[in-house]
Amino acid sequence: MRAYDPKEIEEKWQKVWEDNNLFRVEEDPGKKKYYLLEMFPYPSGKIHMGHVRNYSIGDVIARYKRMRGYNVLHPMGWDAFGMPAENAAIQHGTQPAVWTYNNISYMKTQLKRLGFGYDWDRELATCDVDYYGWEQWIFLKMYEKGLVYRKNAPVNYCKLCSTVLANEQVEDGRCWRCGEEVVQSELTQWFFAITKYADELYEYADKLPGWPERVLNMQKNWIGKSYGVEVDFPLERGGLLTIFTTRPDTLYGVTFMVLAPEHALATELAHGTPYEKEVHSFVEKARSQDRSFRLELSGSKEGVFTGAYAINPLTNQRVPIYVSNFVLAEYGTGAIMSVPAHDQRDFEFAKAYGLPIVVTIMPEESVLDAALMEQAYEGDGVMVNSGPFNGRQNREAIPEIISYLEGKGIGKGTVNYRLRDWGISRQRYWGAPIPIIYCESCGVVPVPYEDLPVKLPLDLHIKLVGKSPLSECPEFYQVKCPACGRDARRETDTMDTFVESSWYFLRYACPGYKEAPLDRKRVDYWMPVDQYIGGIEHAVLHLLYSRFFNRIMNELGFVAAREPFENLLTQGMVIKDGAKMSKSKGNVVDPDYLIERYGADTARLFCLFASPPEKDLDWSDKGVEGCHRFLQRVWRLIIDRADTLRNLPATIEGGSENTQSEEVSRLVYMIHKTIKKVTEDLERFHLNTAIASIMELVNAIYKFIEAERKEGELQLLKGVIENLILLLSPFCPHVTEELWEGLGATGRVIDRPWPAFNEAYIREQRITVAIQVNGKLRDTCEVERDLDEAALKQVVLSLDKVKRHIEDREIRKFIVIPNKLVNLVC
RNA sequence: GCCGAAGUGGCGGAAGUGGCAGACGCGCUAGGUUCAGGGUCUAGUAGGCGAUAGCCUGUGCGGGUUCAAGUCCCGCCUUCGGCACCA
Repeated sequence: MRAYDPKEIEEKWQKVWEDNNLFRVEEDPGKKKYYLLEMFPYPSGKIHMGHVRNYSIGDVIARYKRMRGYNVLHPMGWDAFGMPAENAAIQHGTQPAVWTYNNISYMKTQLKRLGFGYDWDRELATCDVDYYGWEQWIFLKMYEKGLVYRKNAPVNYCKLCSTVLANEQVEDGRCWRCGEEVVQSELTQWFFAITKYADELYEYADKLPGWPERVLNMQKNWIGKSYGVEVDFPLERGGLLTIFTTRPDTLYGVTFMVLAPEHALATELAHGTPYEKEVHSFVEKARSQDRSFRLELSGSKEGVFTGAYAINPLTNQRVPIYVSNFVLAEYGTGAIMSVPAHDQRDFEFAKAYGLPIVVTIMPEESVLDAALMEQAYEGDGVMVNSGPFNGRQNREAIPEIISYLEGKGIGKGTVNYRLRDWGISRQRYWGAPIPIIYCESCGVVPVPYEDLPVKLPLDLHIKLVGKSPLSECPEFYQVKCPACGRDARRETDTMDTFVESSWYFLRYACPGYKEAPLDRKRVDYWMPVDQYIGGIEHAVLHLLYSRFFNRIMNELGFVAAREPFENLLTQGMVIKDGAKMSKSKGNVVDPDYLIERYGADTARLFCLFASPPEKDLDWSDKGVEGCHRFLQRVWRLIIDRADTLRNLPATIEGGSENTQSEEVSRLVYMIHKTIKKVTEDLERFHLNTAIASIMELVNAIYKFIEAERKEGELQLLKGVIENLILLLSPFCPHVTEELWEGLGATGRVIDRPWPAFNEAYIREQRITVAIQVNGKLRDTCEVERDLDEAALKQVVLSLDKVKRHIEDREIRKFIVIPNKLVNLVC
């Protein structure tokens, strides 16, 4: 018999799909749409196993939805700007563009060889002028709306990448890409005002039921919303010091105040006091320390007295003002009130500098004595030493304290966020140029829309160290000011590549559109994305930026949806030998090798079967072989009897009760049950168990054909096999097409509707009921479905094992879970 | 410290609402086919006791609710992820 030759049949069917443009879609208001998206890859050279997994999951869903009659948009493109292209250009003496487009072309053939069904007519690469030109257009619109601004600010700088990084791109004080330690530095940079959306992004996190909770939690953590109050403390020598606190219930316990070294008042307050010099040198020292250094100092809280005092507006007590490195300039107001009795940091500072401690909250079960405390009490309790609030539960009193402060005009309920604006300037070459011109007389001048796009020069000598390559390219930066016509200088920084990935999913809806970045009508047909699939590593970065960007595009009138992604699936990593599969670990398995040796269908099947999509996948060469063996088994099952079955009619309907054998009804039951199970599993992404149940079906079919079968039974066999092929087809699209053809079935699998099941065949007439005595399983017994309780009781009590376990005790309870289980309590 | 997820055979993993724990696959054992290897087919495979029938124990640990708990509740432990001097 003909052997299974994946190579031959995979090439054959890929060509058929391509020649017939089977995955090309158009907007069709008469059809239900389904927008399925997987995170697009960076064209690093070759696809890796993580891609195979990600795109296999997506392809199964796309093909399944297609069979269910949806108009499925399943696009693919390239996140093509970024550092590696510059590194490669230096290493290989080539151009980033050449390197990138070569990689794209190779990786595209790899994706095709895996049989993924994309609408390649919508393909885009973010380094295409057509794409980043429109991004510059969006930048200008955002500039007009005040959503982009330039400021001098402390930034994260990676020396290895020679560029600034966003806060989101710093992981544990290191560069997210190269792992180099990030240093603090002061630079004038462009920022996107994502903080304007902090509250909405935070609140909507609870309105995304289709997202994994863990991702939403990470985003909420990152945004870091906290409710509190801003309180004005009058300064002894005039003026106010405003602080932010989430614990107004501890206001009566304030014994000192602390300013961040960067706070404007820090040196001002010390001016003219004996402490002036000391404060000055302290501030200078703190400013020169970068963030990672300050982090290492956590614990050692250093500070100096400013010589100034503030007045606690509730107690009228005079409290000293300090400057210390433990207060962050960028959070709240950059100044805090200190309550050492009820805040551990304040407590440590107070102990170190001999400052008083005043208890204002008494725990339920003990009595606090300020003199004996070894740490702050941060829990709840009853308020003491707190004027009109004495005796109140601190938590309950907070809202009243806030109103009290507001009533007296000394405070205001406020919300604070941890989220900072998104710094997007990168001192790199391979990115979208920021469309801005600096003119000595006109200042910052946006590039006029008609001058877009600002194209990247392609023939450039790239260096990694020193200044950005564009800043050393006069042909690029020497321009005339669009406003006054005099000599001016073009911005030479490029945009963070995360800007490109923040709106690519919108552009897929209307690729090549010439009038604007997006065509509202087409975008509204497809958006929002029904299902997004990608790695958990983007939980905060890309996914938060995209939510922000989609809002901007919504406000610019390009899309009706406020949130871009309806449902999100974050797939786990691919692990081998206990570590993430990666080049640096040397534990990679090359997809090309897998395809060559086992074929794409096996590679796909293993990635989907070995674990549920959202969990990490433990790579196993043996497991791959197991999957290959399964496909061989399916192949033999069908090809070996294709001649016999070819001209027979096919059915999966059972015959009449009395004429059909038990084996026939068993097989009818199995096929209907499997269709149901696979359908339900696909709907909830339990792809591994869907495959498991298909395997069970195959085992059942083998069992069925152990005996010689009559013609009527062969019709059933054919029907079952046809449905088996349909069920398996989203997972293994090539081999199933080939088998379908071999069986002489109608049309192509891909164009067939998804199989339907009949619930009546899944209801078995005879049921195996589990019998428990006092909650322990003692026997099972087969009975008629829906047997009434009295009859059931009679059957059960007649069982030997049951009798033995009951002995002569009286039956106190007889619990029946219909058609499932019986529990006798005695 | 705060927020979250997860702990089930030798391994990957099953068990939508509490109802026969270990589906499916890998591995292993025995046997058939074969000169042999590979392949393939059949049977077995949570642990312990037992010749069999069978009995006992078992889902990280300790309690609890329930006729019945991997699943629910309380208290721990471990691992992983996010945030972290955020006031």
